Amino acid sequence: MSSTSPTGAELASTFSPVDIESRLYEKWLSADYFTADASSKKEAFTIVLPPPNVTGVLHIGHALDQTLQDCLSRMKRMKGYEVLWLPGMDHAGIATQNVVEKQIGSKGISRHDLGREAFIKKVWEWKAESGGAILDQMKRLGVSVDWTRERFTMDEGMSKAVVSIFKKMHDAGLIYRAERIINWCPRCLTALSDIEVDHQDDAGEFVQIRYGEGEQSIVVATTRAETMLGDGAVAVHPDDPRYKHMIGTEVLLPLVNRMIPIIADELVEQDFGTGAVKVTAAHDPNDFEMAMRHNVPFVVIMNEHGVMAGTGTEFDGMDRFDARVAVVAKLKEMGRVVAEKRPYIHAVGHCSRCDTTVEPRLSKQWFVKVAPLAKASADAVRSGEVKIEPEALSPRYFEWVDNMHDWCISRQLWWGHRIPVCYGPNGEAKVVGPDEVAPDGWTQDPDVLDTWFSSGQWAFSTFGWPEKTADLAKFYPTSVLVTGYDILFFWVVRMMMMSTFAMDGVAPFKTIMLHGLVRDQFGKKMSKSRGNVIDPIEFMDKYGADALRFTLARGANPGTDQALAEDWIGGSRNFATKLWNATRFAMMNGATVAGPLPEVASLNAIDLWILSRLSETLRDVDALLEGYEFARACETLYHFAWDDLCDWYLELSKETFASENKAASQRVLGHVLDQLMRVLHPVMPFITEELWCTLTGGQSLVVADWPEFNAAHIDKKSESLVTGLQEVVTEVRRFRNDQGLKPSQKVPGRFIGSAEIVEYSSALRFLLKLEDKDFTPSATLEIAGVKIELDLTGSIDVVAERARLEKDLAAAKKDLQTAEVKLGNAGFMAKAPADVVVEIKERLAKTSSDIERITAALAALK
RNA sequence: GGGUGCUUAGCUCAGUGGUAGAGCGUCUCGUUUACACCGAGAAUGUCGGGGGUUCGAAACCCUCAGCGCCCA
Repeated sequence: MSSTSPTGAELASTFSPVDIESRLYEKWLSADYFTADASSKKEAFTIVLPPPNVTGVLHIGHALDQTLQDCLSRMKRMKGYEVLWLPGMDHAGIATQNVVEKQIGSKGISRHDLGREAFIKKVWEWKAESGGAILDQMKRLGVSVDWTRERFTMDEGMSKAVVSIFKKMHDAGLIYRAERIINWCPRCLTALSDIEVDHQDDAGEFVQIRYGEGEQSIVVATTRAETMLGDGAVAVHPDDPRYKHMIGTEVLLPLVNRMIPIIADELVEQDFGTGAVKVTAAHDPNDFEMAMRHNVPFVVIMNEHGVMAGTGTEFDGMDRFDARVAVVAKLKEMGRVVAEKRPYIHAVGHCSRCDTTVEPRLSKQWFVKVAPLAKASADAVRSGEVKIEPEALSPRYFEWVDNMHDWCISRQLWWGHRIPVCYGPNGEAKVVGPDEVAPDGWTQDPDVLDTWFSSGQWAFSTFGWPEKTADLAKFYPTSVLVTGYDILFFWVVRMMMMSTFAMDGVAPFKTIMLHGLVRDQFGKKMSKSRGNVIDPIEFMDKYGADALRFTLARGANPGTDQALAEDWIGGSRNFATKLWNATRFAMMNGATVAGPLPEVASLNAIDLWILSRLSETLRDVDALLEGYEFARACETLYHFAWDDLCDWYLELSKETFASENKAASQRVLGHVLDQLMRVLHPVMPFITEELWCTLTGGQSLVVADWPEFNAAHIDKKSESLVTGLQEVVTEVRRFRNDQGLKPSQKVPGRFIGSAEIVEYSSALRFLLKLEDKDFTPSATLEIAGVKIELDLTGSIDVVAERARLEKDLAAAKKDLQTAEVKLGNAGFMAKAPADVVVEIKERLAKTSSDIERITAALAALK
């Protein structure tokens, strides 16, 4: 037998993913299938790829994110949309600078040795050599992105857009410069935004210190004792009876011997610590706010390295952590330490790039005034202009946009978009727009912009903004943003704000589709230290890209994390193999797509049934994918392909394919596989392409039509008939098994009763290994209105058969009782919907007759 | 502390009012010519505890317990 296609192509006897994947990806690229056409008349479907860091390698989270986007892109392309999936990378300010600093550091060179220009040149060189490795890894996954439109957040166009938007926002009063407390990394020597700070529970200390003397003393509690050197006040709650009398008086600040006031502020929690808190205006964001309200002076006690400076005490020159120990020791010596708790576990901010403990620092920085932008972003979702999927995650979005702090956008780095502001000789500042030049003698701000300031423009600058390009007109706003809920807060919200501002109020996406995180097989977070990180490349090598994709999509329930284990991917590989073999088998048996489908009236019930199941599957899968229900879509496809098609249709049809009367079934099977490959293609693009092209001789599934379900094929009659056949097969198999018959052992048997089932006797005999010959029955089964007589050559295992029947009887009795109780319940009869009552009555009838039949069978066994 | 989830078979998870499901794992049988990356059969659940609403609750409400995430 051969598995030759219309084109003469053949399928290898075993499926080997690596043999087809790169070849097919090259084929798609050279056919230009992924290149979008802005002048197309087709409706646009646009996705911008969340740009991975230029320093990044493909991790399993990218694989999930991109699989889902590719599913949507491929489905929409097949549906006839003009699809643009735009790829690119983020320049990732701190991360990239750190990588290159480390690289030159290994040669003993610091960036300061090189100087700014030379260092930036080095970074570009690094990018050219080693940056963007992730893009090639993405190709392994099969992403259908438009590579001709690849962007980088530091490319020329994006740079121009960044300057334009900075000026536009500044002119609108949305950008300002101010002295504020910001998160400062004393190692990276830069400001960090809130989202670049990771909070960890650290073992610190909690020390209560007495300020002042005698009557005029008060005890404050702190986890950062060294900052007391910069205290400007002590704050208590205005209603606190313990301290009410002291408000407005002063106490002596030890060590620095300064008198500081006791102030009252509602924000002080009476129950926390002693109810009195120290106010260190220049080194704590909350204290800063309080100090602004009460005119408390700002006393800076540390330099940018986190070293004590300018306190005029013996602690100057000490590192902040050494100073903490020394200050506590000294206070202890003075008898001022009232209580200590150590270790005291509390959340401490760490630099997300280098893990150094973040130091709140008073510093002059550029800020975005977010209130009006955040409100517009919130309104866009509240009004329904932008939908969040799943809807259940929208409270998290609102929680963020409704309570957003102004955004510090300046970074004391070299790698990034330099702030387009120049300072004059007298300190005057001027924003220098894209086509402007700074006046002579003015110097540009040395700082760069937060990376998110440019990636926040990813949804519109990538289309050529501020020019009025054809791409912008065609592809903005984008159709859907697919990303993990973990970056909802920083990236998604920032894109919402900046796009809505730049694009005259039009939000950047119609839908924000949020997926969860990929975790290990026990649901634990993947991390290097746990050693449970799954490498997508490794698993693609081992099981194929389709297997990885199918596994990830199958696990992607809306908005929830998914566990992933190697076994699951192996299971998906098995599924791919199953598809391969089923197609091979179909082709050996002459499955074809040539010519029209036979008239429904001419088909046997098994062909009608598989067409019906196919249509239902196509209908359901389409709705599920459109609703971003990837997991359920995959589940539906898996069970249709494996259970309905392979386990039942192919098995029930083997007799037909061996007969003369097979032409109609060959055409039906060809059709089912053709349609199945189309609907599976978005999730498993490689294997479906290979199988479909071989089977049909078609050019490519990438540009094939999406399969439409055919309502006329839905046929409940054939479905119930096949359900009956399945019951007969399953029950006889169970009987055979219980009787200890080997699966291959032939047994004489015949079917009596229901004409429509008996019509399929030869198919049933084939599946059940029953012989068609004369015999005297030694066992009789009754299933689905059919009597099955078997010859077990004289004796059957009565004990096993009795056990089986008694088990069935017990189950039937239980069902009967449940039904009787319901029907005997006046409330149920009065209030339950009619169709439910009918259903229960039918169940009652069925279980009653089952009990009768089983009881009789048991009696006959004696 | 504020917000927000979760608790269903050994594991990971579906299941938004009408007889509890899937994948993997487990056990038994099998060299049935598409497939052992397979086939057939089987076992396994007081749906976290308690209370309530309802004719009917895994699902809705209240409460308790445990776990998680985000923010402070």
